[in-house]
Amino acid sequence: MTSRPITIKDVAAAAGVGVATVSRVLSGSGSVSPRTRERVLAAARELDYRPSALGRSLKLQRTGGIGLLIPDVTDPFCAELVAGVLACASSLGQHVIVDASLGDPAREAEIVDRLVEQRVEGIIALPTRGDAAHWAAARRVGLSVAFVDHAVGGSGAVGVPAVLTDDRAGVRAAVEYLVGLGHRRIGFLGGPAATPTGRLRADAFTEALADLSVTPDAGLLVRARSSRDSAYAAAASLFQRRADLTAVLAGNHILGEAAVLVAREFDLRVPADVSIAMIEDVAWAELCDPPLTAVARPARDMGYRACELLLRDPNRPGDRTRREGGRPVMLPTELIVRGSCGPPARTR
Amino acid sequence: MTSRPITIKDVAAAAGVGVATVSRVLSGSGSVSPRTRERVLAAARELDYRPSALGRSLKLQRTGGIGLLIPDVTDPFCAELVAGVLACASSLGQHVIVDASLGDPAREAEIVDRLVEQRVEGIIALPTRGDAAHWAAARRVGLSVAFVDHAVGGSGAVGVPAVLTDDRAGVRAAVEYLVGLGHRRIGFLGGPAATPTGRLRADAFTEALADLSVTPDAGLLVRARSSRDSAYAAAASLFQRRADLTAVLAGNHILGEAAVLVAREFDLRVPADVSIAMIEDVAWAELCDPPLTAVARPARDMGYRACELLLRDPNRPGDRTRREGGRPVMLPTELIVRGSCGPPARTR
DNA sequence: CTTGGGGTTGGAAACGTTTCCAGTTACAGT
DNA sequence: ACTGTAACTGGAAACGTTTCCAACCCCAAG
Repeated sequence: MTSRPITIKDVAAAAGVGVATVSRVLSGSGSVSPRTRERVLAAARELDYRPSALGRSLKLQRTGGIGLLIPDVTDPFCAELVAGVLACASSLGQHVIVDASLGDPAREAEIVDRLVEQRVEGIIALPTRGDAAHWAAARRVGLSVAFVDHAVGGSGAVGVPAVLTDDRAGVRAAVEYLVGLGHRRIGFLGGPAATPTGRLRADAFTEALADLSVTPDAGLLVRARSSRDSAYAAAASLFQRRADLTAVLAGNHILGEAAVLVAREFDLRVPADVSIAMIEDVAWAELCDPPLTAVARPARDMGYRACELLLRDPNRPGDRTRREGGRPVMLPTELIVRGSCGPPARTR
Repeated sequence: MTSRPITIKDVAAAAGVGVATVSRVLSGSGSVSPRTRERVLAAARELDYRPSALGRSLKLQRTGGIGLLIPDVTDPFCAELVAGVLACASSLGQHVIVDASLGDPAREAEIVDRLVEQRVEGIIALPTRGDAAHWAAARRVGLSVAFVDHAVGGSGAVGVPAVLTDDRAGVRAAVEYLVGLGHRRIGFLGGPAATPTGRLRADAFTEALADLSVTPDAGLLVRARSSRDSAYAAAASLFQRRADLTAVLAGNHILGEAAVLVAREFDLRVPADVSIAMIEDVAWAELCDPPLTAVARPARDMGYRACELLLRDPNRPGDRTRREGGRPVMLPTELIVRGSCGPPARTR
């Protein structure tokens, strides 16, 4: 007695009607007499019928599902982002296929391929720095794409809608705050120059200092690769090489973590001996002792907005009014002042 | 010139062969002459053909995709869990539909319904405390289920494979450690009694103390609801009511956070005035000052193992040797000793 | 009594794939 | 040259759904 799954045909037979009628009842379209409707509903309930999204999707040529591609679910920023996407998608009745690129462009391309095969309606991506060929390919086969956090350059990505934050302004706010406290020798711990974010924040740092007429000092800007170890090494080298610095701005939360650990290692009191601030406000910033001043970005909102954007994407099949994404949505950052920054020490 | 999506038929036509042959070439089964294979491959490449998983899944009656249902992606434990599942699924060529129940049984039931419609191969769930009816239903329609973190009671859940951690042993280890340091009045911050985890850890705490012949003191055990506010309130009330306690064990990381914040608020030095430990090792534990002693659970492994378990589930369609999950997989916890615990203060 | 129309209904096609089965070809062995 | 076999190939069915279209019934209007 091996029970096949129940199909619409079984329900039709049980209710003594045609499959078309069952479909009409269940999808609520078309006209059905109350008597029949009742019979069908009863039969469906009786048999515990579950319509298959496969059949439907095949016929309708749309799956009602989106792909979400991020570097790492484990990263607090990404996690918030995912939560935002999930919230929006779920309110729109769509499911979300999530996968992690781990920062590897090849892996990213593979995942995009898989999502294309799955015929998702669109993809939301926090893209790697890899080339944009697979994005172009994805759009060519007709699915919409939205970028988050940063857009990707290259031919394939023109007009892709994007949700960004005003990183430049965020960095500037932090720098202005530190300079306002009296700091002049401010170290910057930057992410890899190869990533858009790493580049942009470092540039913004330099610019902000210049605008405030602080003498530039290339030795105060160090870069790390994206591993924790590299972050720690970078922070250690900065603190060691430049005992004269009075404040440090970390370009992301990994680097912020490194800065805090290294400062502790070197027995520097925060903020008495050195002030620390970072870009990216994560949960532990508040638990640090002292709590860390940080630039917050609205990760959850970004996810939500990106999802909204995607599902109204100009590139969607059937929509001839290709709005082409227009300008990217730019969300504000906010400097959260906590206890980790103070006036510079008279002397070290 | 609106371009329909390319189907296998187009490729067949372009290559001058039948669709069957194209399918054989692309899926690598059956025998095809090298000449034909080459032609088909060329045509497919030429047309940028992407096979549709819909057609395949419909025909094959399997989608190659799993569902992952957790309370909240934003929680560090859940995030690690997701990462583990993603790693395993991706190595097995399956995609993962993720959704968050937010601890709401009704929402959970809805999501399960959606996953059933999507005809996923199976579901990995960190279930809510709600009733198990939808789990029973899901298994009835033939998809496999695996629980993580805790199994769910009730009729529907007998024999569901599960990956758990030895929470009892974890709590015991923490208690033994604290008692070993000389503590006798140890506070416990517990999660909601309604959740399996909340109950189990509190019970384990009481038992462990009893086994060590420490005089029980009901006033030292307080419970919080699952919100941050409630956690903070619980911690504050405990510290305030019982100035005589010398150590606190937090039942989860939210409560640990609350304990740290309240201790700081009350100007208690850690560990000089009060020792703090918690269940669940999260990233910030190491960044606290002092770093927090915590019981680590292998979240990522749990996800990975659950995924493995699921895809070999006895309940899978076509597998007659229903092993019925057998005993749940039980993974060990580990007490990570850091600086937040010390001998009790002579006096307060 | 005939006609027309609106409300219901079911058959069948279509969606894109895989696979069974039968048909074709080529070639080796007699 | 004939047969047998093996390799290759294509048509068609099947998967579960939606929707078009034709058919049907019933009743009111002419």
